[in-house]
Amino acid sequence: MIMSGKQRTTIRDVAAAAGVSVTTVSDALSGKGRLPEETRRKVRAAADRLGYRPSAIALGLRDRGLGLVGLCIVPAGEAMLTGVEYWATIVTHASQTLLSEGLAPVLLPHSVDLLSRLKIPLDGVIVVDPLKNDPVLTFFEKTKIRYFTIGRDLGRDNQSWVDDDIAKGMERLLEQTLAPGTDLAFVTIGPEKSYVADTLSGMQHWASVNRSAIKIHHCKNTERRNIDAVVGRAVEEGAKAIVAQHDRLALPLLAALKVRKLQNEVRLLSATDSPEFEQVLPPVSAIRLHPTQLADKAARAVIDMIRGRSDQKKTFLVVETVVR
Amino acid sequence: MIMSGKQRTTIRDVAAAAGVSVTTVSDALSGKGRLPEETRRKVRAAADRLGYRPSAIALGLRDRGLGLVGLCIVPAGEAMLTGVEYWATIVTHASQTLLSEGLAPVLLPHSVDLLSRLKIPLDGVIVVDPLKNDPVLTFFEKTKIRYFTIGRDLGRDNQSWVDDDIAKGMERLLEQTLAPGTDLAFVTIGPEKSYVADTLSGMQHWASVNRSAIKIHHCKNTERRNIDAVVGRAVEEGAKAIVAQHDRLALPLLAALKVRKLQNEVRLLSATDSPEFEQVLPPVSAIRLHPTQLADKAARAVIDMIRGRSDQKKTFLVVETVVR
DNA sequence: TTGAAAGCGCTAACAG
DNA sequence: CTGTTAGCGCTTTCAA
Repeated sequence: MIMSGKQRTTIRDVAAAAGVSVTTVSDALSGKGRLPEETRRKVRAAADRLGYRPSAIALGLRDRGLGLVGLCIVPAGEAMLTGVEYWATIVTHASQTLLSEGLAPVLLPHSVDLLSRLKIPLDGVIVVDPLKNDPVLTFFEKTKIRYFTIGRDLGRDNQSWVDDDIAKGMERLLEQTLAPGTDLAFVTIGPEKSYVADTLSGMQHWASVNRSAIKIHHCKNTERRNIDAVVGRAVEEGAKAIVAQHDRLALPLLAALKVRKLQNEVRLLSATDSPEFEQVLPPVSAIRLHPTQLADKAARAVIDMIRGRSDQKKTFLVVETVVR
Repeated sequence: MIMSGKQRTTIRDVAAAAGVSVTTVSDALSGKGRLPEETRRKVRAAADRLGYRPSAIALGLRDRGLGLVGLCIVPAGEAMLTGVEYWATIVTHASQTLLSEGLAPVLLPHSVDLLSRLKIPLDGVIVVDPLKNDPVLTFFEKTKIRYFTIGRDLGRDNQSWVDDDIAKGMERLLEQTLAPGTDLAFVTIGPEKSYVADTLSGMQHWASVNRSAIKIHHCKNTERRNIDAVVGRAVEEGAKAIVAQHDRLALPLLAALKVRKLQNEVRLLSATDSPEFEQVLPPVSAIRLHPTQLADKAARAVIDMIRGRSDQKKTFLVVETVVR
């Protein structure tokens, strides 16, 4: 399948050139055995001359693993979660942590089809924001590839994950911004992921304590018409506060409220923060997520798995609220 | 080094379970030999039962390659080039193209040190925006890993690359926006990369035809003080137009001009475009880059290299100017 | 039709 | 101190 023209120089070539055995070459180069400096130099010279590099694949075959860790970001449909920034941050930081431990991050598609065509010896995988009963996780189970998720698969038990504690965060955010009894509208978008359920569960908890009602609105996309219709219905139903699933949804919602001159009447909150919330009027309060820490913890967790310390863990990160 | 607890099921296990030889298993599963359907079924059943997966590493050892392609983004210091967006776009699109061809993208650090600690059998690498005499490219040459660059290493010949034709684009942008004889200031930042030289060369060409002068200003960072000082000097020296290396630099420069109420006196241009240029007053004209196409072309080029069609190529993409 | 064995490149155990 | 060999998991001749 792969056609590399020239043969690579093997350890045998070096051995022949240096007039020693392959073992000696191996030892000399890796500094293992106690060879006389003389021999070592001779071997090194030969290796240099021939431009010898040990074959990573051969090493991998012996060691049962090359140190490859998959990074699988589950796309959030059109809505792109909280924007490229969140995604890029996770990839960047997970990669850095992996790299610093000598492991290499491999970008994976979120598609069982593409995945099964890939013949890559993965030592572990980080899956970001899995779906409920995510088929990709099933695939990894079948192929016996250990995985760790950022966010949870709601339909699955016995997984290891790290996640922002959005439910708690949302509850706190509501406490800090709304009067008891305020009726809520929750506007969501995209497939069912854990952060959606968490946002809602936080809202429900607050609502039950404070005797408020909640209506759920599901958006197909962020087109103006659509958004406006949702706001219309929410207002009609008596909502005095709207909670947006994430910032990409919050901005259009706010715009729609402004069109109706309701921006001070109906309070807008967002489950994820954005720098733009600072600029906008009225400013939007939100929860601050921790992509950097999530990525780092996830990376360390897969490293532990690979290294054999595979205690299953579920970790919630405490999130801050940003009240504006 | 890697300690995976349980032994994987090998082709031998399947052979034993099915009561045949390993050859038969191999043939049966790959559909190669002409075995009786009976045998084939028996083998398949055994393989399924045991959850057998051929070892990607063993295959790689035979085939001399696993289909791994490195993605090496050269960080642009503090300035982050044209923002995360550009980077993310290139990574995303290059990855998609590679994955659709059955190759896997590996995220690489731009550090010879980290790189040499990584024992990964790369079949090829894409390097984005290499430095002049980039040591990472030297590393790949030494380790005999074929590379292809987006942007050029100014100190190196005989490379293969694809690049936006920024020089031409800049020349055109100046033609479209400035009167002949307008004196220019070029504000740059970060290490010497090809797009810096290109921007300047485009400016020089236009300036020589139009009898304008050019002064070059090098910024350490984008702190307000610094930016303001540069603008001060540029204005003092009589510049009637300022060209920013990229959009992240343009915005602060514009702010500094506004502070001096010179935004209509001195024209600001940018070598890379940004959606924010639309919102700002006066609107900023710029060149529109093509990260998507660059990524795609680069990916196809390394694929060709890997597959053996290794004609060396240097491709300039025509860029559009966005005059506002 | 099926199987034994060589070979991909390397290291570690074991002899000499 | 140095060399031979087995084995990592697979496919592909080549024999039977």
